[in-house]
Amino acid sequence: MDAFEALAEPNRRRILDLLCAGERPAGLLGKTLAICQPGVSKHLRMLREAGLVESRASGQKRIYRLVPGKLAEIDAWLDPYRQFWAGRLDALEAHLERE
Amino acid sequence: MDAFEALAEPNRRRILDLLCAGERPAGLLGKTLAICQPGVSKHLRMLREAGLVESRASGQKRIYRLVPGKLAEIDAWLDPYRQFWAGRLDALEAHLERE
DNA sequence: AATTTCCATACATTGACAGTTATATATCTC
DNA sequence: GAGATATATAACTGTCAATGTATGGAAATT
Repeated sequence: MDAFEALAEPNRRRILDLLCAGERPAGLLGKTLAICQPGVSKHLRMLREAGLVESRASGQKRIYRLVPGKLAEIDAWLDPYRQFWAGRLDALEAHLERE
Repeated sequence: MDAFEALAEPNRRRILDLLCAGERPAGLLGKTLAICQPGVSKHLRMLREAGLVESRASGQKRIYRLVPGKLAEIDAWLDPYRQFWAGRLDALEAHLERE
């Protein structure tokens, strides 16, 4: 499971959104998702295997947190496209100026 | 098919990479992919339905090009995460300075 | 008009994934 | 230690994506 695949699922993006505010135990992450507990656990496993999150034990809980690096890879992949749409904007400006 | 799902498939990302250099006919896009022609056509359809590309007819060819806006949505989704890892870097710097 | 080229669609197969219930494992509380 | 809590895994099911072969249709070529 690579990072792009992991992001394809809405519940997993929701989990990442929650973790963006800080580390959270698995149970709390599942609270806002309309799926059962094993479902959450499996999504968390996939996010772990994709390198997007990591966990540590704290008593009977597992605390999850974001791993910054992986999303930076996605960010880097977008780089040439940013140049593409910057170019399009330049072209649009040039077009408007000609009128 | 939303944009995140569309990006989950490597062949589709490859197609987008090619289109980043400029518009291309469908046949040319398929040349470098190790899948059959109908497979390429279906990926292109998904990219169209996701709003990531659009096409126009030119004789018997269909010319595909990127739609800048959709990838900008992904870019916007990443925004809070950029702040997250910027925060982590600040924390790291502070930590190093204390030593 | 027959043929070729380019692309899309129809249909079938396979495999992966999301979701479920049931169960296992570890920790905490009493 | 018994029971409760938190999480993970196992086994199963339904759905859907990815791919292939075969076919259809439009435009170019001859």
